[in-house]
Amino acid sequence: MSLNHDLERLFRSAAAVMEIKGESVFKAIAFSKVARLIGDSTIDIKAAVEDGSVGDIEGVGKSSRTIIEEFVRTGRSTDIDELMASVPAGLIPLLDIPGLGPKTIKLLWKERGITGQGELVAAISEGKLEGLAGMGAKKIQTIKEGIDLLAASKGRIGLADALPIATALVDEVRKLAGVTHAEYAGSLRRWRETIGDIDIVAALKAKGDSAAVTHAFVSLPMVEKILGEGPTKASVLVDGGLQVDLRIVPELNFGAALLYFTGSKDHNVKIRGRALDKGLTLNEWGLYNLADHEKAEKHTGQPPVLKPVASKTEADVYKALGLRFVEPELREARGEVELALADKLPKLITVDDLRGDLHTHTTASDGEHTIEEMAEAAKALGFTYLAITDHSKSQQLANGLTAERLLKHVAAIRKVGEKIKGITLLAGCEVDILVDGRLDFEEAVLRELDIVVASPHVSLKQDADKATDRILRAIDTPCVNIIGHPTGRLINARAGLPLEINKVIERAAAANVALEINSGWPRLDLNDVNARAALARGVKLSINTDAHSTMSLQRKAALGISVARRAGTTADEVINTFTIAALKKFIALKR
DNA sequence: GCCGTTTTCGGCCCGACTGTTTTCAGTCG
Repeated sequence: MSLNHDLERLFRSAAAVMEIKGESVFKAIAFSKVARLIGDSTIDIKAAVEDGSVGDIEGVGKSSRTIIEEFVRTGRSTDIDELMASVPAGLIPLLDIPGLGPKTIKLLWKERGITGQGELVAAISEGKLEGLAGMGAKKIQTIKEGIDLLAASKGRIGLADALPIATALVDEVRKLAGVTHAEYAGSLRRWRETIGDIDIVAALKAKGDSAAVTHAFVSLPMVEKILGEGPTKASVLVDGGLQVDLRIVPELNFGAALLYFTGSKDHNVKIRGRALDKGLTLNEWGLYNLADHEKAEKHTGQPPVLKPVASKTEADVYKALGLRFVEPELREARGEVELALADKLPKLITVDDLRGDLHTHTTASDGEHTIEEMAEAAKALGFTYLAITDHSKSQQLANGLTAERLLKHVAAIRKVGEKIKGITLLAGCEVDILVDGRLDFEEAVLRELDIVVASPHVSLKQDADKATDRILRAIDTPCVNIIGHPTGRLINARAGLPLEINKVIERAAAANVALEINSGWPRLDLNDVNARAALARGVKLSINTDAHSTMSLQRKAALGISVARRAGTTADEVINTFTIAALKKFIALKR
């Protein structure tokens, strides 16, 4: 999979250079698109090159095909090397500075010989930017602040960290005078695993004072810096560098605005293309007749003076476009618009579809609560079964169980299971997958268990061949039902095993082993792209909390569900939505 | 650079805000 990531980086850098060179923006967009579709998929690029099908990928034309083929063969691309050599490499990172774009970077380079951030900082302090066309004192100050902002910014922050902040802010916005409703939009509403900023859309009642709302918003106590404030739009920083954008629209236009700001950009482009096909135009105000919209009176910050075809709710807009409603999690231009058109969108799984959790811990290893406490908590959630899966002996730091302790623990789980009515307890274990793919226990021990989760915890920096063989061997081991957090990655912290995921998926399909979506933050492992590939091959998923306390069990697997929804998962593809009888049948396939 | 059930050429989504400007370019989402 690292070939895909290498190609993604290659095309992304090439797109950045094109922007700075000032070539047609559409060229840069085309390369960005290739970068995204390769990085966002498990397409086997090597195989596609070998069988000549790489040019069949939508968005890959003649140039991209040549680049990919040469890169796969030789590990480099003469076309891209040439392109990269035409612009100093130090200019590319400057694109990350807020307020500084490709045009200005080119100007700085051509007119002042600036080729990197160090030179830029020096040029500013020496006053060398003065006198440049379009470069006034404020613009220079903006660039200076942008550099500081980038240094202080949090980059992309985690979903789990952003959610409470966004929820609190939306609550505040809803309280402001004239606001009828507000929602967070953007990548957060699509439940991406990391987000760059928080977007909030608010609806204003008729005759409400929009400018007063933006002003009240930028005056909220949690706002640390105001980046911009207009009558309908404001941007601020909160929580030590997290950007929040607020957009205010009339109630009638709320749906169109929410759709627009939820994105993704690529999804929006697709549905706008759909609008144009139908003689309509779609913008953040609504869906309008194209010809009428061109003639209509328009004022900045206000909807065009024209009756929209649809605008009040997202559902209205999709319907008017002849599309089924697309859930936010699917709006990534990964084929959902085509499915919406053909009425073939999957009915996405929800948290309420889960009948149990198959990966939890107790005080027997490193959990905080006893078997009874976990079982009661699960029962209170309405679960009909719960698997207790404490760590195996290799996990010494986590107080992993020896075979002897495990067998006693199994007896204790069965005893509690008999005592507590209304929930079935499964006596299991999260067994370590050792470096070479052997498990921490012999088959005879595994046979004593009701369910086996096998997970990698150590040696997560193996090369792709070793790592893949390791997981394949675990999949083939008798009694193994679920591979827990298959890559071992931690978002923003650890890459995890560089698995050849397609091989893992093929083997899991053949062996009736489920792959886990571990719902614990920051794991979310498998990720959406890998889960999607697994479903395409008929592999079942298991979405678990990996709870180490009753509290983490109570959150259910909400984040894991969001990953599954982004992958297009339906309830019947997840084994812990099964009835206990169906689940036991699935488990028995491996015995 | 990519694409085509009106196209192999001519388009490619659209609007708000800022700053530097007297009507627009750059940036952002």
